[in-house]
Amino acid sequence: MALTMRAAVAAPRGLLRLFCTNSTASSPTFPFTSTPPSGATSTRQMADPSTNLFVSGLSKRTTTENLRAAFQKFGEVVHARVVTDRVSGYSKGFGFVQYATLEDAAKGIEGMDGKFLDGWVIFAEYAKPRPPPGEAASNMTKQYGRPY
DNA sequence: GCTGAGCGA
Repeated sequence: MALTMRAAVAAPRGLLRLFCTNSTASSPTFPFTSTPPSGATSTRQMADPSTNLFVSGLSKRTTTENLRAAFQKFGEVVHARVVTDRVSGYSKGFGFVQYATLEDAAKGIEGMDGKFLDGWVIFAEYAKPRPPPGEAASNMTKQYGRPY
């Protein structure tokens, strides 16, 4: 039942795998039955391992405290932030959570991905690395993209 | 006060 609800709710990038569960072609009458080059059905759910977690599917009224409290139960959360709009001031519906270690981040994903928060199904995934400032590095030396 | 896919001050 849980897998059905994940497919119903908007999924980030792993949604495509749910629709492509059929391996061997059952209708050889189609000209598009060309055998795929790879054929591997694994190693697709894990992105680049990092302590930064991208949490999406958050409720509009979910705050940073709720996000941190929800992920802190699975590991030590170093930093948590719910992205809010600068103009309206309301949350955009997604946030970022950074764990102390990679294993805590993995446990956080396995523990909070596809779970309910504020009545909405949230999705935990590794966040993409942010571009460095390049110049003026004397202001903020630490960046959440590359903790190591 | 809020739209509901997507990546931040």
